[in-house]
Amino acid sequence: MSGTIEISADQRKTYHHGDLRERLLEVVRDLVEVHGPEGFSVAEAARRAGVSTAAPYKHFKDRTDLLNALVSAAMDRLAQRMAQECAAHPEGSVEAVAGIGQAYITFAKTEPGIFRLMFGLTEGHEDEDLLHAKGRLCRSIVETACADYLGRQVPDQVVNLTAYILWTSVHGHAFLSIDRKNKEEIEALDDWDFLMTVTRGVLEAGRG
Amino acid sequence: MSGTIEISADQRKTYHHGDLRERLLEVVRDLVEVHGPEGFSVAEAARRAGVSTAAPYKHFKDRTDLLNALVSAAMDRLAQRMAQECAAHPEGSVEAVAGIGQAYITFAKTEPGIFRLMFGLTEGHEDEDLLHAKGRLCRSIVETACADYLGRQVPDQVVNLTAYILWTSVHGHAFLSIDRKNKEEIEALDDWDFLMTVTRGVLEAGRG
DNA sequence: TTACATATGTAAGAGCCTGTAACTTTATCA
DNA sequence: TGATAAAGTTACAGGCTCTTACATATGTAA
Repeated sequence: MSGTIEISADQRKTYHHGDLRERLLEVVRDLVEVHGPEGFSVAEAARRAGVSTAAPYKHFKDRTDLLNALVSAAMDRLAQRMAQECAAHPEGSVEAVAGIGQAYITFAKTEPGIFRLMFGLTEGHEDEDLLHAKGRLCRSIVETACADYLGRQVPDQVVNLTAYILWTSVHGHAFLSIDRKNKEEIEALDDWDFLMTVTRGVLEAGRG
Repeated sequence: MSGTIEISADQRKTYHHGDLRERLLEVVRDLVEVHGPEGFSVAEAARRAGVSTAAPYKHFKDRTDLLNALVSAAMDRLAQRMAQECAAHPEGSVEAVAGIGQAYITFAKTEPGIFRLMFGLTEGHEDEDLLHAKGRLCRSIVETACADYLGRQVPDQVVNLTAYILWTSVHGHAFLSIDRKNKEEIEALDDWDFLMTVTRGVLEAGRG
């Protein structure tokens, strides 16, 4: 990602960068993955984008605002992948539900820095409502797939609980995997096996 | 916790603090809970402990070293509570297993800042082995309880998978709860109900 | 085309933080 | 008692966040 060579301020032909906002988001995305969620700095991002350290503040209120924008975009990306992966399997199948989890886990493993950010951001709650809205979007994808499997006559409450239990397990597995807190388990455990086992079990119980 | 009034450097009777290392850990524990895992500073902790901002570096190599010590102690605390709560129920019962999860979730909700730290620390991997060892301790508690329920003739592999699935779900629920990413669900869902439902289901499947 | 408002850069700096160096005070132990 | 180590202190280098004042483009309306 973003293999472009940066043009520093004095080499740049135009006074204005042209697309600094988007460029900063790209750069920060890289930085977060390389140096961890808290290991990046606005100043470093500015340097890599070839602008002064004050320039980012023309586009983002503060550091947190920048991270919020990053997280917001990531949420959209995640929701899109979940929907895609779900649609890749027959409607109402166990695989369709497990596929959503697979997208979630793949996302976490591919972009652990941002994933951590998405679910660990405690400061700057101003955009919390927006993020909750995006979280709801993710959840609705799971709930729909569960409802497709369980059948429409099953009460919403059961569908929602089923979806939530699946979410907790997938979320937990994702986090434990990137934290490598599950060292021993992970070596012997394939993600898809794990997902199918859990999904089948929980869906069965939901139909109970 | 730690309601003592701090004595600043010039008011202090003795040149030496006496118990700075422990005092810093207490203070940082408070700070982490109040300002979030990344919202604390070594300098602020030193000020609250009534010493100069350089003093902490006589006891901890750097900021990360301090946090590692905090996390290490927290891991011990968590393991202790898990074992306690497990022992409060009949050996081999579903409640004994669910109790472990309850301790985990209660810990997360009571000390969300440290909990986040425990499972989100990416920097300073030097103590990673130590932390893994403590993680293993926690895991063994769950595995033992699962084995007690499932019976000793069940293969280790099944016991471990069962324990791991339970862990993912409890871990996921804990995180989603403190992140309040599960806004709607949490309002309608009692932790113990959740735990018993999940535990019963997963243990049944494991016995299946 | 010109003129003004607005957007987007830069430079400089205040204030906070981390971590180090050199010095001081206290405790310990031979 | 006197040497040494442990645990404080002050001072400071260098980095970061964010603000202020200023500079330069861009768009729009007369």
